[in-house]
Amino acid sequence: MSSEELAARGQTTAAQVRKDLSHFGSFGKRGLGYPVDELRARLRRILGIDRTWNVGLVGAGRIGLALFEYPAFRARGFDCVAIFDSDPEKIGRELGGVVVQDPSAFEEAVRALGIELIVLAVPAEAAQEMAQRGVDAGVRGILNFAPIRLNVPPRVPVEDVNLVMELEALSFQISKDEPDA
Amino acid sequence: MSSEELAARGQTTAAQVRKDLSHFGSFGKRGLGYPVDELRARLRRILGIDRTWNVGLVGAGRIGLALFEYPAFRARGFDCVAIFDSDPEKIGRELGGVVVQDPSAFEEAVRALGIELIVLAVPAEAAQEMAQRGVDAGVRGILNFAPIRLNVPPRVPVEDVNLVMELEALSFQISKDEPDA
DNA sequence: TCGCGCTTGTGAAAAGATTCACGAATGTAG
DNA sequence: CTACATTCGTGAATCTTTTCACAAGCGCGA
Repeated sequence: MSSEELAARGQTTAAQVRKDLSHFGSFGKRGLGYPVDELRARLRRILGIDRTWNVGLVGAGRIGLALFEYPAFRARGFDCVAIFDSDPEKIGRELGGVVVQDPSAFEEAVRALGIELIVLAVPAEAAQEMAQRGVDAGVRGILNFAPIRLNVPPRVPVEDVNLVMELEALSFQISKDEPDA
Repeated sequence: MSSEELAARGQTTAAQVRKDLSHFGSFGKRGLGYPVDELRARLRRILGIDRTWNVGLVGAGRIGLALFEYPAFRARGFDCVAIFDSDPEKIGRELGGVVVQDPSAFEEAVRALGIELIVLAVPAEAAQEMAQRGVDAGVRGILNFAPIRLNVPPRVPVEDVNLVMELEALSFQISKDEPDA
């Protein structure tokens, strides 16, 4: 498959595809394009998704559970192996083979299960504390739904998801075209 | 409040804050900084969030409902006024004062309720069709959770949310530091 | 009123990202 | 074996974003 075709699929340009790939090595064959299977395998390796990641879900509220039950997660190699919530109502309940645990069991579970990524889906007030505890217990990356900026060491990447901001971005793009409303 | 302080809070630099704000006008006072209340009011206006937006939720699965019940939405001016789902089990059920409707009622509801934004939380197969129907019915922006690139006219902004990709981004950032694992 | 300590707004410089354009490979067909 | 049609990888050119740096403005206190 040529860079031209890859570009069309990825909503970008052929030059961009080639430049981006060149940062990680030389993947293609001149005159031929890129061998799809091999390219995919090498990209998976570069992205670190050529393996399974054990994920811990912190916060079994609506958003947390929605994620947990989202089949695409497991299908893509992100395996949710533990759930934590401070609500006594929820502790002990089983969800898809995983029992909701008290947060006091957090550190122990991280170590015992080899949890490297956590999904933080707790109220803003609890997010920083759980992030810190995660980092101390050995967590290596955080997907954060709480609308605060987590303070963690730079070696631990954080991806923030703020859905209100996404809607606001839409609002801005719509509004900016109208001089006044 | 000075650009310096705003920068510290927003994880950026003072120069960036000033440059960004200058694109929209002159907000501050030299020697003094920015008047917080006025700045906020003007930014809200620029972002188009100085009003309420009527939002339609398409897809009452886990993710859709999680969003619907997320209180921060309404609190920030995004009011979910209708829910659509094709599952007969769900149609007719009431959720927080809103009844789940059959998708056949979609266009009519968009017009009747003045829905300008939709949240697409349906399987990938159904996403393009509902996007097109939304655009035709007058929707002006789409928050898309389906893992496909929607084909809509450029006047309709789309914000994509792909949580698997967010996890993959973490995976990459963690893996890139280790020569080989 | 004047001088001083701050802070903005903004051109100019620097850094970064994208696009261009072309030499060098590669397979194919004759 | 040669000519040709492709397509990659990549320096150079262009475009964009960020940072720098400083004149001009503001309030305050003497």
